[in-house]
Amino acid sequence: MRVGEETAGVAARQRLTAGELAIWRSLLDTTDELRKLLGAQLLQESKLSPADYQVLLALNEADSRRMRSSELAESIDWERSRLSHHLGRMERRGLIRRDDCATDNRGSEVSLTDDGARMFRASTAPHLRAIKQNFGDALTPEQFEALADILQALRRHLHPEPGAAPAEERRP
Amino acid sequence: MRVGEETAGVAARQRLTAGELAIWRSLLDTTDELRKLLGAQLLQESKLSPADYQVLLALNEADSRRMRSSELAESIDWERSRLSHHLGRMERRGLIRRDDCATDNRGSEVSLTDDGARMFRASTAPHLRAIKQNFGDALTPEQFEALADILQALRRHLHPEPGAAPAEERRP
DNA sequence: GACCCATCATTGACGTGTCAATCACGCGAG
DNA sequence: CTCGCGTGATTGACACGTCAATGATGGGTC
Repeated sequence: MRVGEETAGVAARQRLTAGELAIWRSLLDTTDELRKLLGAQLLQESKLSPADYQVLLALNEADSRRMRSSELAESIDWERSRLSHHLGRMERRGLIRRDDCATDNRGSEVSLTDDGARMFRASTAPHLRAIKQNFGDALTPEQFEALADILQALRRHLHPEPGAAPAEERRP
Repeated sequence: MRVGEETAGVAARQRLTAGELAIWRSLLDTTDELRKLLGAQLLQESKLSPADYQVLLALNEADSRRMRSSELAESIDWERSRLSHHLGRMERRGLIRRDDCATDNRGSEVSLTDDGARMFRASTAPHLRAIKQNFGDALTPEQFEALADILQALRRHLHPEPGAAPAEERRP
């Protein structure tokens, strides 16, 4: 099953293996399919898009159920303009409300409406059930452990910690 | 580290574990970040979006470098209308061309322009290098093996094979 | 040949995301 | 006080994806 076996010694490990590429593509495809499936189920059961859900989740967990817009954007790692557009759409649907901020006249405070809170509450149980059915039930405990390990390695590779020793990634 | 330990015996394994949920979210976040990073690098180096790349890749691998539109859509698993819109944009940029099909007057045949072929060729090496740097270099061979195994399990769970025994998923 | 219907491909409407520009306000320096 | 600049948030233009509707052709049936 080996592909692209190297001949050069030092030149080894320079190129992406065919197997690695296949795993990469499979990772993209599979996670995308899961994302779409769960998003579609959420939408069907709750009339909420995954983006709506993320916003409502953050708001619901906020103290007093209200947040500054920028705070909210940071908490879910969205660009401000994206959040602004999306809040506009959610406001039209009556899920959230935006009021002027009392302590900073530039700011706006986002809060859940009763409808939004109700819809969010109604959506969580089915959504968690769907995640369990389509993801949780697919893997063994050992596979979960391995996956957590892999994801940690990927994240560490993307965001190398300043304190940690970069191991074999020094520049000579 | 156990969370939500069950008390009911049979009711166990009904709900999603907090750990499983965390891994799920991490999977979404991490793959999304990788997707965006590699997409941005591709765009910067080659002026091609990931979608452009997918189309050009399929066309480039086709016999005679031309394909029927519907064939192309199936080969990359896109909806037809999505492909139609995207081909329109790619045609405007001079990457591909659409001609009437000789054997079926309904159809259209998509082919690479010289520019499109050139841009695709120029993009592959940097793109593969980026995948290697951001993904390939992050994991050990054991982790790749484990990941391939996990992805296969997920895919099998999503598309159960008719022939295979569903194991513990029978309905009594 | 006329008819019916499936298929090929496109289109329009709309929701969504990104980028760059804009506007309003806060706030410190002079 | 006012000038200047950084920040909070919004907006507009555009790329992208989905869904439903459309137009055009193929191909079988009577």
